[in-house]
Amino acid sequence: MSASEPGTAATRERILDAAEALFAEHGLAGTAVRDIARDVGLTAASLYNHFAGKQELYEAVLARGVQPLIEMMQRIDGQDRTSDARAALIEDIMKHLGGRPHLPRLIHHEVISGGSYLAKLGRTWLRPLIATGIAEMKREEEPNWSEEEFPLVITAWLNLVFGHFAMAPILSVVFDTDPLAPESIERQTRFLQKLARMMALSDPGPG
Amino acid sequence: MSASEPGTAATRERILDAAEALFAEHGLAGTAVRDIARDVGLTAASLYNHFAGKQELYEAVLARGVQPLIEMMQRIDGQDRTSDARAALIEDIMKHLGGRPHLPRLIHHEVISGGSYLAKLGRTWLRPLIATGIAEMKREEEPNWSEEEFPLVITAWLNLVFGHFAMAPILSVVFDTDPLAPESIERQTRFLQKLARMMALSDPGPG
DNA sequence: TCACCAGATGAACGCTTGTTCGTTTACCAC
DNA sequence: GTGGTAAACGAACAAGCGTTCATCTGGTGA
Repeated sequence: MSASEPGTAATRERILDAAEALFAEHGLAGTAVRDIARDVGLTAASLYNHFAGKQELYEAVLARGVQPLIEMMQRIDGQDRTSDARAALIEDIMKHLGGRPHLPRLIHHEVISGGSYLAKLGRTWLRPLIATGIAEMKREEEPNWSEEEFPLVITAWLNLVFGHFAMAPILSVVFDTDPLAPESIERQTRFLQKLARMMALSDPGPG
Repeated sequence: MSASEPGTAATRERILDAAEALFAEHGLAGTAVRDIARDVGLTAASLYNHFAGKQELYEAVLARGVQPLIEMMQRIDGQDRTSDARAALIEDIMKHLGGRPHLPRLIHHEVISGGSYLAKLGRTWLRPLIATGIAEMKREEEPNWSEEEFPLVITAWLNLVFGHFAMAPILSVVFDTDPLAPESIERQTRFLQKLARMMALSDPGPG
């Protein structure tokens, strides 16, 4: 419909959108190609004009979702060091995931299931992401953490950020509020920023 | 085989074991009843002598896995307050999950997918678990956290502990070590205990 | 020895799955 | 108009799914 889009590219994107939502909720095995097609307003057969198969569609969804996170994390590399660069990074990532709440659940599904795409996901996405984080820690002074602990710290942050979104379905059952609502995300962002200050500056105490 | 077991009860337990492993890896939809049966050394039809159906088997697996966690968390309630009670709790939970590494992935699958059992899981398991954690924080002095932040702190701990096991498949790709190996679990345990000291005692700094 | 019964079995069921195929439609260059 | 091409379609396929059922088996108590 849009004159700027070739039409077929727009359809492809709409397929990716619907597939992302369904794959995130039900996983690869739990999602039927027919259901994706119905959400787009197509027939299952039509999807095969845009993707070679279910597996290829799944990997395309993952690749599209993960790409911005890689770029976002790499952007911190050559950046000028301001005192609250980390707070800004946390806010950026939380804002981005807030706009694409399916993404963390999608990645969690793939990670937990150990799918065929997992090795590539580890190499192209998580490894550089963690490497960037560790490099960032090395650049700054870290009074509380030894260098062997850096990977544990970065991994912990990964779990904290992604966990908020991945756990959202059950957390909205336990609490009354929806963790994906803007005010919840903002509250979580401020909480994580406070935690970051603690981990960077505090006195770990005896022991 | 064992004289102490009625035989049928032992078979039931073996079915639960095999189902737990497969459900944790592939989720509910991704696991075939025939595959569970094959791992036990039975035919699919035989499973129906022990469980009414796939859904009932799945819920039985979840209930059996979650029960020890509830009891473990409740044990802290009436306990005498020693200074390092929290460190001991962290160690207990990490040790328990280390012995049952399927459990976190199993729960993650159910949580992410928002399955039919999720509401019950939230009510019977997560809600009391979080309530116990919040009550524990209220009992002690928390110089760094306001009472509205208590739920965020407890949820963060949930993500830190469970995330370590749930993310294990991809972390073993990124790093060389296996996160489920005893030494990795012990390292993570010490890291979390250190983090707990920080969060309980440190100076959050300005801002 | 016999009847009994829980539990294992192979065969079959109805249904859904991913995918393919031949055809039709809609659009664009000439 | 006419030809060509990309994309949507209904129908169909084989394979796999959860589940049922009649039958067989092996052990237990009378």
